[in-house]
Amino acid sequence: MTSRAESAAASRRALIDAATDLLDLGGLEAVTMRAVGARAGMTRGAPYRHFPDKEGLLIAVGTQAWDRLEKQVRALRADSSLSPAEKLRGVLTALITIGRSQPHLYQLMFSNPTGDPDAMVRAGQRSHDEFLAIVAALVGEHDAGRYGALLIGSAAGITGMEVDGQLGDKWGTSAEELVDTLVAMVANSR
Amino acid sequence: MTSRAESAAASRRALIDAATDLLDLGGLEAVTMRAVGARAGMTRGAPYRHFPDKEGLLIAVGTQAWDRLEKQVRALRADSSLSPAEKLRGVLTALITIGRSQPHLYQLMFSNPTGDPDAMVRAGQRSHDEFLAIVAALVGEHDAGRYGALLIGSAAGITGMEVDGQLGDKWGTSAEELVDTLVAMVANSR
DNA sequence: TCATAGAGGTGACAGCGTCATCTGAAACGC
DNA sequence: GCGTTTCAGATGACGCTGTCACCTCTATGA
Repeated sequence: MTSRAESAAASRRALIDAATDLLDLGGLEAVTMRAVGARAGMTRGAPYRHFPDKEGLLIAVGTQAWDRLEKQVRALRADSSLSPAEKLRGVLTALITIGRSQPHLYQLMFSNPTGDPDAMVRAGQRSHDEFLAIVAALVGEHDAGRYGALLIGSAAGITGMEVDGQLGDKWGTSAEELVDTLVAMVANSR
Repeated sequence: MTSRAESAAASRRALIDAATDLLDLGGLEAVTMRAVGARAGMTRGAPYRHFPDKEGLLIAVGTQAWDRLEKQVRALRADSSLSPAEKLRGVLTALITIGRSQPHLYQLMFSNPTGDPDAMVRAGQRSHDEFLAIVAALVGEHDAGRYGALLIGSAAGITGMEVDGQLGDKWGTSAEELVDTLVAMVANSR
C-alpha cells in the first residue's frame, strides 16, 4: 500500500504544508525546523532527510505557492470570455488576494532567502511566462517585456504596501483602485 | 570634553553605523547583536544599553536611512530649476540608487521587522509627506494620494526586482526605463 | 534469505538574543 | 570636597536555534 517512495513523497508534502501553516500562523520567525518537524509528526532531524537545510525548505514552500498562482494565471489566460484587460486585472487581483490572505507567504514569494540569488525567481518563472503572454495580448509583443516588468513590479510593490497596512489610512486608497488605475493607464498608453 | 550624554550619543551612533556596515557587507544575517557590539568596539551586552532589543536597533538603522532620503527629497522639492515631472523622476531615481548601492538596507527600509506593524512606516513618514507634495504639484491635490501611493508602490516594487537582478536578463529592461515610462504615463493621464 | 539503502530518532555543538548581575566612573546634592 | 546615585559597559548564564554524526529499523532488490 504505502511504498517507501510514496511515504517519502507524503512526508515531503507534509513538511511543506506544516511550514506553510506555521508561516501563515506566526510569520517567518515561527518557522523553525523543529516546529516544522513536530507539526508534520516527526522529530527535529527528520526534515533534513528531505531538504538540505532550512532555506531549501523555504524555497520549496515558495515554489509551491508560485505553482498554485501559475495555475490561476493559466486559467485566466485560457478563459475566452475575458478581454485582455480583464485578464490582466484578474492576475493582479490574484496577487493582491494572496497578499491579503497569506501575507507572510506573499513576502516569502517575493523575497530572496539568502544564498542562491534567484532560486525564488526560478520558482516563479512559469507564472511570469504565463503573465507575459497576457500582457503581450494587450500591448503587443514588442512592449510586453517593458510593460510586463512594470506591471509585475508595481503590483508587487502595491500589494506590499497593502500587506503592511499602509494604503488605507495613510494614502486613502486601496490596492484594487491602484491596480485599476494602473491597468487603465497601460491600456490607454498604447 | 566628553560628557556622559555626549559619549552615550556617540555610542548610539557608532552602534547604528556598525549595524549599517554589517548589513551592507553581509546582509541581515550578518547583523547579530554580538557582531554589532564588537564592530562598535564594545561587548555583546552593550547594545542593550541603547536599544531595547535587536528590532529596536534595526528600526533605528531604517529610520536613519529614511531621514537621509527625506533630505534628498526635500532638496529636490526646493529646487526651482526642475519641473514637477523632473522632481518626481528624481525622487524615484534616488530610490533606485539606494536599492542598487545598498540592497539590504533598501530591503530593511521597506520591510516590516516583526512586532510593531508600522514602525518603519512612521520612520518614512516625513519622506512620504515630502513626496506627496511633489506628486500634488504634478497631478493636483485631489489625486495626489492615489497617484502618490501608486508611484511609491510601483517604484518600490520595480527597485525590488532590480535588486534581485530580475530586470535585466529576464524582462530586458531597466529600473530607470520603467520609472520613465511610469512618470510619462502619470503625467499624460491628467 | 540476506545485504543494503534510506527514513526517522537522538545526542551534541556552536552561535544566537536576552537577562541578571557586577564594576567603575561620571554626575550630583550637600 | 565628599559621599551617594546613576548609568555605560563587561560578564556569566539560559534557552532556543540550525545542523551534524551516529544509531535504529524496515522496505527493497538480488
